[in-house]
Amino acid sequence: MPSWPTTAVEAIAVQEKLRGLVEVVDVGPAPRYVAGLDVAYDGDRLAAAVVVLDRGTLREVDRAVVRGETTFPYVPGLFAFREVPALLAALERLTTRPELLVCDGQGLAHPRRFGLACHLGVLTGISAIGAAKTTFVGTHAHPAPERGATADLLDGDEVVGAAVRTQDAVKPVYVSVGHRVSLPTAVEHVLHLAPRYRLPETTRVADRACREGLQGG
DNA sequence: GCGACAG
DNA sequence: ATCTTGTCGC
Repeated sequence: MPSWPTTAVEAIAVQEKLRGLVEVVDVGPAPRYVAGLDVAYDGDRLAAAVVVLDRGTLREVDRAVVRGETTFPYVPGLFAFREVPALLAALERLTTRPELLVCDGQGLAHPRRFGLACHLGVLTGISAIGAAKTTFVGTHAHPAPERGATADLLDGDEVVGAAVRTQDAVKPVYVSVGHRVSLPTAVEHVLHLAPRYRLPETTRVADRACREGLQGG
């Protein structure tokens, strides 16, 4: 974590500097190992978890949970600075190297087009996508009620992501490009990873893992 | 100026 | 994120 920003001004400067490194096209073959990342909090204590699932079976093959303390407050637009340090530490402790990071938050659907998924992708060089429960920037038409339906997430006239219906009649999940993946591919991944519930299995398993890590460990 | 604002 | 039980519905 060399020269990690401390202030909002510094953090924004980092985003402006790294945003140009984001790659919005598909790179590499279809991933086999996909990771889910999430962080849970209890005051200033936190637990970050990265779980790795086999994309074919959706079975967990590896996981790493690290505990620590917050070093940056939650500021809309600077969310990554709060979670990235702990998530990178967890990623380093994995035995299996994931080929896709499914992040709990936005990728390009961010005010400066550099959300958590872009940040983690650029720093690790691993393909990444954002799968958020709510929008941050952008508006969209209502996708059809059937699973698989999508609607462009538009910020002005720019498509920054997609509202994806992962199950019939459930609220959409907001998908956006993080790094080295195209938007259509990102949407395919999320649909594949959510065969039964609204959220991708990667997110569900990671959410449980970090909550457990907050208590036990 | 005022409200909204990923997790 | 987190505070928080039961309850309505498929």
